[in-house]
Amino acid sequence: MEARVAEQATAQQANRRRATLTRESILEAALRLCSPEGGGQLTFSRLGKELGADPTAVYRHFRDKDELVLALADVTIQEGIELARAKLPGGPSEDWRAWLTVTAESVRASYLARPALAVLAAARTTASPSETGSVELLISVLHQAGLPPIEAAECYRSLLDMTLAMTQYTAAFSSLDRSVQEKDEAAWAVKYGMLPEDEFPLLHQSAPRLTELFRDDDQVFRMVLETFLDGVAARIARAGNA
Amino acid sequence: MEARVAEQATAQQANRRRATLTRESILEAALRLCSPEGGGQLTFSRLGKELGADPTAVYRHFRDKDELVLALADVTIQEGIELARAKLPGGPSEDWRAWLTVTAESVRASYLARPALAVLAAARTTASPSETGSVELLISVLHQAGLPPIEAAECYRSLLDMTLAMTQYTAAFSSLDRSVQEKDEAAWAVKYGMLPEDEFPLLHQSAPRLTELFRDDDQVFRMVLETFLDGVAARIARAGNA
DNA sequence: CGCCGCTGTCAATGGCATTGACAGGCTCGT
DNA sequence: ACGAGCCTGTCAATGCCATTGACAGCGGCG
Repeated sequence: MEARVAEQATAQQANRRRATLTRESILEAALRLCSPEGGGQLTFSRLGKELGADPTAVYRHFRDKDELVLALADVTIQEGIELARAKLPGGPSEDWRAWLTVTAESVRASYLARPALAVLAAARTTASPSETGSVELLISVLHQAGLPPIEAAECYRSLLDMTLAMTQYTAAFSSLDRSVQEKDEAAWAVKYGMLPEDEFPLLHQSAPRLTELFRDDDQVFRMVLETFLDGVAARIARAGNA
Repeated sequence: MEARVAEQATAQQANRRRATLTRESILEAALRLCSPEGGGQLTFSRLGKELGADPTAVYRHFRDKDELVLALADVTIQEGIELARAKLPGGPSEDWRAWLTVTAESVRASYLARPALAVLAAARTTASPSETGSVELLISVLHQAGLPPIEAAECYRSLLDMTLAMTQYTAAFSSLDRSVQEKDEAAWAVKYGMLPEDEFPLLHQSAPRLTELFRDDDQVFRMVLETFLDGVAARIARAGNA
């Protein structure tokens, strides 16, 4: 198998009549397509063009698009985990908050580098074995912080889902047509610019901040994350007192 | 205009050669299609069949699918707000927590009654004037609870985005093919059933709880919401002390 | 040496949103 | 009451999409 793959890779270099695909080359090309620079759209025909092969050749390596997407999600998640590991101190430190923050933001960043993939994959369960270690680690960080095991697991699950959901949400908006985005934004700005102060005093006052947040999904995510973590802190304190 | 609509509605009853559409009848039919009972898929051809008219007739009333989806989102949001109002005491009470909980869950429920719509619309900004009052109300509840206006607005925005994101996330999964869902679930169960206890002690211990949560997105949402609100409570306390 | 399986190619299918040409009927101004 | 013109439904066609089945070359294995 190893030898075959190498051989095929060589054949690919030589510009033969038939393109020669591998699982890896396909994944690479697909990831490229998912990024904004790569067009931000994953379709078989684009993928074929990118690979210099017939679009349907991909079906020899992945049963259908779903399987391809799942594989892409897998490498993206792994990438996110590695990103987090690189930014984090070696062992499970006592700073649970930094751990959760960095992990969540790394996974998010990894997905947001390929919005098209985030839209397609975020709601799917990868269940890849590669992440299991990280999950145990994360839960143990929460456990050491003072949460009982089950509650730590619940907390991990909440954080993960929240992060993936917000990421997909952002990606969905950012992979809309520019024109649509601008339409939405214009409508929003008009609406918040014209609020009568006497009828909506608070809204009128915070309108500038709200329009600022409209442009900046990352800021909103960070706020949600911070508030969520404040809640976790409160739970830890409560568990400690009990 | 009023008279015309009534007239057309009558003509619709009588099974004439030409179906007669109105904005309202289209919205109704589309909402039906978005619900699980209605098939859970919104396409022009289905919509045409549902209305007994040519699919392209819809274009006379909505410029494109996006405009239709936005309109559907609008009625869904309004429905959610009304749902919340029905469950809530009259004025802005002192119980900010109940307000936020009920509002978030009502909007979520309203969307989840039409998963197909949630997938399509949750990331879009409606900017409908109908909700403005509710937003002001929500912010004022947070303000009265002790948050400064800007922070109250940020908090509202965070909660809204989090809720919509989690809702879209759930809807995306629930509108997958049964077969795919079951595949995911099976993979998950296998993975968590076979964890070696010595390598993943915490994960092994909380596996049952985690598999339980897999099936129950609503429970996860409630957990996220609770934790988030705990965080808000901490902020309110902090603001009070300052 | 010949068979078979792996993998790329090609043509076709069916679903989708969207468009433009057409046509009937209604309203409104005269 | 009549005709112009718009409103709105219909039809045919376009182009993108995922997926399938038939076919063909290449390479390895018996």
